[in-house]
Amino acid sequence: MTKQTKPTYHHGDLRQSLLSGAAEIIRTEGSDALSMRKLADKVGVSRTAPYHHFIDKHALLCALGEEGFRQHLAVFSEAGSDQGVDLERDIRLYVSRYVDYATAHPEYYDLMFGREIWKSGEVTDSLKQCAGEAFRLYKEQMADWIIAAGHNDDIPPRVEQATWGALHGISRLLIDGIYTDEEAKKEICDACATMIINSLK
Amino acid sequence: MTKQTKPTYHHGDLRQSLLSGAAEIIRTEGSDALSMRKLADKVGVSRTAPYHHFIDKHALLCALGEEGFRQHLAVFSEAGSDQGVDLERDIRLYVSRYVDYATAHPEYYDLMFGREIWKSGEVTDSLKQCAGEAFRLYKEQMADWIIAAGHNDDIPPRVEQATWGALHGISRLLIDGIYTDEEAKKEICDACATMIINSLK
DNA sequence: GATATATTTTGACGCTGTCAAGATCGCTTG
DNA sequence: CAAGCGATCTTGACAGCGTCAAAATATATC
Repeated sequence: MTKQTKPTYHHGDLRQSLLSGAAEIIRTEGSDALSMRKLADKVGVSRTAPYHHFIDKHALLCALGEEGFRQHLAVFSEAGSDQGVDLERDIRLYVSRYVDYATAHPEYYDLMFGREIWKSGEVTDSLKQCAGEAFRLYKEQMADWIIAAGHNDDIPPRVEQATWGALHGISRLLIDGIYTDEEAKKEICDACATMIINSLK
Repeated sequence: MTKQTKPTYHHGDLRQSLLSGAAEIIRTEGSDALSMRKLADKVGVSRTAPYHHFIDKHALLCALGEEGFRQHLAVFSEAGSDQGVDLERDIRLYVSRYVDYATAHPEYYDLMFGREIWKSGEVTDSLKQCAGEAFRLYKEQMADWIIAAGHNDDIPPRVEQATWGALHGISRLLIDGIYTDEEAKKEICDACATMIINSLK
């Protein structure tokens, strides 16, 4: 209805249709089931039409990854309101939210951080920027926590990378099916949160 | 020369040849470049011959993953000798060794722990067992550390999963090209080690 | 030496990503 | 309003993929 972006002439807004069509295929059939041809077919267009909007499949996947980052950001910006009362509680909540997003949307998490997307620097500049922004926000969050934790001298450099590594690793082990004990998730998140809390004091 | 497993009749030991051929392709061209057809060709056999030794490509990848686990185990069993003097030093060393193996053999690490292999429980029983064994050993290692750290009451459950998550996450972020600053690796490992050390006291 | 079994090959199918060339549409300009 | 032009889309084609089915071959067993 409303065409906010460049109108595409023949189809209406093919680029957008492709993105939402792809999202639906991934949601319902998993990202293995996503092929350019099937997608084109679903949207009602010829096999090669998508290539006028995404230079290749990888570029389309990156664009989907960007949507993942937007959802990911939303999780924490909505959550910002109930922060600040109890530091320890805030951190535990943050960890849960991070891991919960990843496990609730594994396909998207994979598009955001998967090897497929990032290996050998094939990632889109645009997606790289999203990831950079996400990490920047996490660093700010940690800085706030450090302040809230009171005076502290000997926090090692790169704690942000290490703690994010923990969040990421736990998420991956869960969504990739290496940690299969669903009931353990809560405890693992709690143990991770404890680690982060211990890093601040 | 020595055929310890079932001898294969026509080729000599096709199964073994396939594994080492695949390993070479992956080492030299990356795992994207590995296809069953190319592998068969390299080994000098028809396209479908490999299917009598591995039910499908996935099974072959799992078998390669097992080799990765053997290498991975070797890293820590060789390292066992110089342990026990200084706990903190031991842990820092362990973390470095873990991450160093992953970054030195990213393709193998991916075969051991990658989503491609594990998702939706498609993994071979045999590989699952290797992974289970590796985690069991890590748990033992942590138990030793906890003892060495002296009396301790309130270590949360699932610390092993959380700390391994950190090792895994940092490794993945490095090998997938999300953390690109190679110089930061040492500092990140150090920060991770500090986290683990803090978890013990 | 015959039979059974393990191993390998040939042929085929449907799928994939994407390139090249041509057709069509809709806006811009004379 | 017609001409032209660039953006958009289609058709056709290519090489590659995993893997199934059936036939051929080699080895082991009796």
